[in-house]
Amino acid sequence: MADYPFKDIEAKWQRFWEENKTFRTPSDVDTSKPKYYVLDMFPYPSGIGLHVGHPLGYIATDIVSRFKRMRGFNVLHPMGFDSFGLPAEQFAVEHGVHPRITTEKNIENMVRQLKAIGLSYDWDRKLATTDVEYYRWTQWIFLQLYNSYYDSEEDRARPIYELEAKLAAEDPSWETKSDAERGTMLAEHRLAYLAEVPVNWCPALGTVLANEEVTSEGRSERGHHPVYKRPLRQWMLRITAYADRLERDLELVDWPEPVKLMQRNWVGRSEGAHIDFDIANGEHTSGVFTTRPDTLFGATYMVLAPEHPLVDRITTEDRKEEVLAYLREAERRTDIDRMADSRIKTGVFTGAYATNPATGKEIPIWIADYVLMGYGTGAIMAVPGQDERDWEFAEAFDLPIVRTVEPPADFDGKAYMGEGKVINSGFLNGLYIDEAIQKTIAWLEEIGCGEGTVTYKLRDWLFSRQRYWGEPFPILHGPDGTIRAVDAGRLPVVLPDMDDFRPTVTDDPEAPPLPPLSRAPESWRFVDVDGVRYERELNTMPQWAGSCWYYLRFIDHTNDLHAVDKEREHYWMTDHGVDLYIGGVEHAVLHLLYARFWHKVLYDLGHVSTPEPFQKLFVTGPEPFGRLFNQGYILAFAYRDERGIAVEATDVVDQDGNPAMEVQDHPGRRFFYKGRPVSQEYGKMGKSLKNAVSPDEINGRYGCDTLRLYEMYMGPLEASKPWNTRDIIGVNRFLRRIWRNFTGEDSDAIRVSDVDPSDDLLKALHRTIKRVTDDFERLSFNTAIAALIEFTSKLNPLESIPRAVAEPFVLMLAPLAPHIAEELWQRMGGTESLAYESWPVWDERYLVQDLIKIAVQVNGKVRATIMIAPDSEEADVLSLARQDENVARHLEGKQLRREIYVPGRIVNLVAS
RNA sequence: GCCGGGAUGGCGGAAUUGGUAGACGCAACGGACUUAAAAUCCGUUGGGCGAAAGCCCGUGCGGGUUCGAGUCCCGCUCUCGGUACCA
Repeated sequence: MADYPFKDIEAKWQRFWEENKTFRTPSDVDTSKPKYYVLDMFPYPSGIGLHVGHPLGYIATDIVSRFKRMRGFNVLHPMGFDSFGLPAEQFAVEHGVHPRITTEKNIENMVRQLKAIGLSYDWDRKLATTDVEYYRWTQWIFLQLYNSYYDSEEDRARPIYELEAKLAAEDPSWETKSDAERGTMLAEHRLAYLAEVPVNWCPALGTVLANEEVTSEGRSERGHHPVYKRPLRQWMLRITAYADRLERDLELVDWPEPVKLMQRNWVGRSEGAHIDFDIANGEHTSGVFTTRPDTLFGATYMVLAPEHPLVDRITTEDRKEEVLAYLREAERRTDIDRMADSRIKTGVFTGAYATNPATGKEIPIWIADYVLMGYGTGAIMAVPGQDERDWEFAEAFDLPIVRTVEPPADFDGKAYMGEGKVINSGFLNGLYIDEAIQKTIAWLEEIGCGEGTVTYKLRDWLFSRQRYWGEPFPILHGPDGTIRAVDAGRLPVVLPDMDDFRPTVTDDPEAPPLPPLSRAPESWRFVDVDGVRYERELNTMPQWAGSCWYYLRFIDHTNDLHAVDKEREHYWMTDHGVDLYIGGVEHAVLHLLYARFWHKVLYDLGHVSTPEPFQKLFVTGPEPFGRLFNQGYILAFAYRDERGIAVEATDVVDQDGNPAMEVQDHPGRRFFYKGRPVSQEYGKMGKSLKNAVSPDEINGRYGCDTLRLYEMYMGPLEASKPWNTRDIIGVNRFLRRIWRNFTGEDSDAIRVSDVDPSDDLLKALHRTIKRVTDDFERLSFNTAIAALIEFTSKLNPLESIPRAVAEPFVLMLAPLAPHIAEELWQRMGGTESLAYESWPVWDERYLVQDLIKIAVQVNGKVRATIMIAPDSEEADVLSLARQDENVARHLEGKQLRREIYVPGRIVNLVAS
């Protein structure tokens, strides 16, 4: 018998789709039809190619795209590449080839691999962040940020010239200021600004990194190199202005709760009070932030962060030497050191005193690195009685401790953070904490010594990198230190071609950063504008920049007048933004937070979704992604030798010589690699564990329809689950069975006939349509496939398949296994692709059953099942239930207390 | 430490609102076809007792709510993520 010729079929249909541009979404779609925008998270074009874990999400979005097309939606389903940035550049550096070349090659290879699994992208819209025509608009968005400020009264971004006009009108001294002074004033409000900030400097990568790119061990996420804190003048984006909205607007989106929570934690909103402390009898003041103003009476000392500006000014002569020594030590300590002895408190006394406004007492001011300059005001009031860290510090340095909350009688700990009544606190005594907080804030505001306030953990976004492979900033530096933005009309600022693009790397944490662009030809570096010679900004943007807005460019990828056309943007982004966005949780915080931030800025400035004059018609929301779905990881067994080094999993065998891949989940196996014993473990599939399986390999052996089905059949999309090559045979058998059922012995024929299907078969069909449709809607592909497999078993015994059943079946199969479905469709007489055929609809009439089986329980235990008509009267059902032999036996000699009948579901007879 | 997810047969998993736990697939075992193997088809398969009818136990552990709990509540264990002196 001829076997299922998957190679021919898959090659044929992939060629067909490509030649006919089957999945092209025209620029001018019929906008009377509903739209559906399905997006995958932007991949970076890796040099080593895909393994079977990568396409998991792509297959899922592809199924949804194909399903939605058949349901009459205009579907936008594009793919592109996040090709700037560290990984692409490191790959190029390691291979000694220009990143432009490696990037192009890697993209080409990745596109080939994606096409080979039959993904229905509109490849005409393919883009890469490294395309000049793309990053031109990334630079344009940067200018939007640079040229706007956050109006906290209107709670939105506005053009900077409006602030300029406002200052000119309101500030009488504006007239008298120089251009440079005005520039400085405006810079303090721009959403993109230069600032000298303590940054994460990674000498081994030759660049600074965002906090987010530094691991909790104080190393670079890429390459795991040590990172040092250093003050450097850098570009920053004022994301903190949006902290509140980034948190609040999470309510608008349908995202997994844990992802929302991670974003909330990252923004880190906390309510409390700002309290001013007089220092040295009113010579200075320092504000502190606290979430527990109620404990003010227990503030027995104050602590400043080592970088705090007041440190210099308040330290007394006799303490200077010791303080300086501590500051130097703190500066030298990397985050790694701080991790190592994280719980041991260090600090030094400044010799200065502050006045506790509640008690009027003098309290000593200390410096300690457990207080961070980047949070709150960089200074705290220390309340050891109610704070563990302060308690530890107070114990270490023998500072006074006053409890201001009465701990329970059996409390034997140190600092007490729980509920209780306030003590030792004057006018607050006897109150509960919540009341005391309110009363303290009211009192502070009354005496003008503080106020209720909100603080966020979120910091401004460090936006420059000393790297070659990124978007150049559209910024010019004048000889007098002034900054000038490149005119939007003069974009793009093209990244100059350079033979030597390597970063200047060093082991010396003190070495100054030298961006590769400082070696660019003078013709690029210097620009004359209005007779002034400017030097270009030499830093480049981080990788996040390009991925912040690509979903907008896909909508209108060839527009050379705008980043995206308003009408098109309006159509595709209306209501929910991107309708479905699938990707890994690793992007739950950073990418999504950054993209939301940019989107909100563009929204405020009116570049996305013009607000309509009528509230009700105000359709497009300020959030880019409506529904987010996190896919799980693909896991696989991995093997290590005695030295703990991972070995190629494919070459491992068990004690009987069976390949490990076949028997790895069997008990009692010992494994060997080249005759030497290895240990088994289990982890994320990838290069480092040497347990990657290539999709090319599976495609060659079983075909990509099988690969697609297997990846979806493994389990729920969001769960992490083990890859088991052995299990693939199951879905492959399913496809082969379909092939045989439809073609019979002669694989050129088709066994579809025009006979009427039996009632039984129709009922099974309609039940399957309902199951598959519902399962697709909730992205439950594993159960949809199970439903189709069950249905296929009904076709096995048939001489021929009635057309009325064959057609809907093939259509349901199409999103999952499109190649075989297209082939069968054509053989059944289809003249073109089935991609836009209507999705089958179930008929409720076929779902009602004459008789249903329900369980009969006695005291909650199933004792029988009975067949009843679904609309039977309760009394009839109960009587039928009682008559059952086994039920009667269990009721014998007992008193029937209660009879429960849940219609169509269950009977429970309670007896004792 | 804190926050979040998860735990169901030998394995992957199903059970959508509290209603017959284990759908579907893999593996295993038995059988059919075959000279043989592959492929295919049929059957069995949570554990225990029983000749059978049937009975007992069973969704990480211990309690609880309910006529009824994998599902809800309380207390744990393990595991995977996130985060880490955030005042």
